[in-house]
Formats: sequence, structure tokens, C-alpha cells
Amino acid sequence: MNKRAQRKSGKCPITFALDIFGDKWSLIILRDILFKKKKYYGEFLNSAEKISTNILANRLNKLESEGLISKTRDEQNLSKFIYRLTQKGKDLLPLMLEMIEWSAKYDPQPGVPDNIIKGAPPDLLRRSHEDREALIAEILSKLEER
Amino acid sequence: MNKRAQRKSGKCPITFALDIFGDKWSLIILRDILFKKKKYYGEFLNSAEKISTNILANRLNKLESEGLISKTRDEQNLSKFIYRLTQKGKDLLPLMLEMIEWSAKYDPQPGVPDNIIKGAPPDLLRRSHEDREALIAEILSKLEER
DNA sequence: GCCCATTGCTTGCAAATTGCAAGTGCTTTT
DNA sequence: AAAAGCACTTGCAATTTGCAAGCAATGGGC
Repeated sequence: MNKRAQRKSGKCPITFALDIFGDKWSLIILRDILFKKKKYYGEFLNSAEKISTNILANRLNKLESEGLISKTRDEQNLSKFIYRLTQKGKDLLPLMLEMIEWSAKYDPQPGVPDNIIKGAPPDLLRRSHEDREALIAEILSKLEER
Repeated sequence: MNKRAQRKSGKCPITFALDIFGDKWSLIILRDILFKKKKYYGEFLNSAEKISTNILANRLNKLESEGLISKTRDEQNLSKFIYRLTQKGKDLLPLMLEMIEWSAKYDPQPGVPDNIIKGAPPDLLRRSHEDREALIAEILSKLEER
């Protein structure tokens, strides 16, 4: 697709990360999995941000080849595929929480980020820096449920 | 420039953040200021990632209008401008540290991120999750020096 | 004050990426 | 066997990016 051959001598970790998920859509998809428990192609298509289908296919592929998500057939419905986070993908949760905290501080009109945690956003925010480890564990365990 | 009129009802905090710095270049610029102590236009142009001049001008403008950086004339050389982080920009440091930690965990060939902290990367990483508050304070205070 | 280099852009244009709509092939349902 | 759902793929227009050249505003040497 593009220059994937620069696995050479070490580059800046910020660049390393941006090359993997530093585009407009990758983190939206990961957010949908993490916070909205989405797992199907059609569900990602329906996100509020209106990703187009070719870009979605492209990004799911990239995320899979980068090892952030896995793709398996849905055994309950063999015409569907299930997209899940790998550990590498789950490890982006702390970064997402930082984004949420930053936005909460600076968004004059904060929105609702997450269907996964019951409490209103204020509660999520409080736990995000007072009780982060437990919060992370809870979000990840709720991921398994669906 | 584009649709800046969606300051309406709250949207997802992830989207809020991505709309502000979720492109390929903004975080590179912020990294250059935070970790490499750059402050001049020409210094940003010389980053290893080779940003082109029109994109740089565009992003500096956007970052300024979003309130992440400020632009002032250099009193020691009136033909130059100094770009600094605002508090809003400095508050992205925790997020950057998470990116660095994630990359350190998953980059098979880790690079050198930062000229600002003396210790080798291992030391930065250790402090990033054992001593984060102090590390942040130190990085920010070293920013003032130059 | 006049030349000329430096700095921080702007402009024009080709190339790459994205977005939209329509189409394709596999699977499940009827 | 036909129809519908799902996960894409393809074609093409629109937007964004990258590259190179140009340009206005200091600043410094003479």
C-alpha cells in the first residue's frame, strides 16, 4: 500500500505510533470496539462519523496487519466476521483515556463518549485518574461480555 | 478552511481531540516543541519527517487558532517568530508519554525520541509510569530554559 | 541608504488520498 | 431457486498533500 519497508533503524516512537494509528479513522474504529462494543463491519459503517466503506475495509485490513485487531468468522452466523482487539490494540486504552481527559478539559460542549461505562462522563473522568488501573480492567472485561 | 462550524451539540471526546490534532503532522510539531525544544519555523522544517512548507504553515496556523500554540515575534531577532506551547498544548504531554510507552512496548527496533531528557530511553520509560508527575514537571520546566 | 541573505510564508501544479455510488460474490433465509 | 444481507471491490470525482518556485519583511554589511 505504501512504504512499509522502513522497518529499519529506530525512528521516533511518536512517529512509530502515528504511522500505525495516526490517521483520521483508525482510532475511531478502535474507539467503537473499546467503548461501544462494536464488532461487525456493518456496525463500524454506522458510526456517527460516517466512514465510507472502502476506507473502512482498508483500515480494518491495516489494523489487522499491524496486529491491533483480529478477524474471525462469526460461528453463529457464518456470513459475518467478528473484529476484536488484540492485546496490542487493548494497550491503546490508556492513550484513549488521556484523549478523553484532555477533551473533557477543553471541549466547551462535551459529548457522550461511551456506552460501556454506566456512570455519566463525570464518573468516568474521576476514575480515569483516581482509579485508572481498575477502570481499564473493567472496560476490558466488559468487552468480553458481548 | 473546512467545517469549523460544528461547535454544536457535544460530540465524542475522541472525535473532538482527533479533529484538533488527529492528523499526520500536528503531533510531530508538538513533539518537536516538547521534546526537541524547537521554536522556529525553520527548525520545524528540518525535522526528520520532512514536512513540506505549505503544510507546516497550515498546521501552525491551525494549532494557533485551536489554542495549542502561541506565536510571538522574537525580540532578539525581529525577522523570526517564536512558537510556544500554551497550557492546552502542554496538557498533551501525558498523551504523548502514553504513545511513547506503547511504541516502546511494540516497536521491535525502538528509536531515540527525545533530546530533552538526558537519560537513555529506558530511564524515560521507567519514570513515565513510576514517577510521571515529576517527569512531566521536569520536561515542562526544561522547556522554559531555551 | 542600498544590496543581499535569511526567515516565514504563499502560490501553482502534479500526485496521492479520500469520499461517494454502484457493483460483486458469498451466505443465509424463504 | 430467488431474494436479501453482508463484506467487501471498483470507478471516478473531489479533496488533500507534496514539491518547487516565488515573494514580502527584517537584518546586517557596506
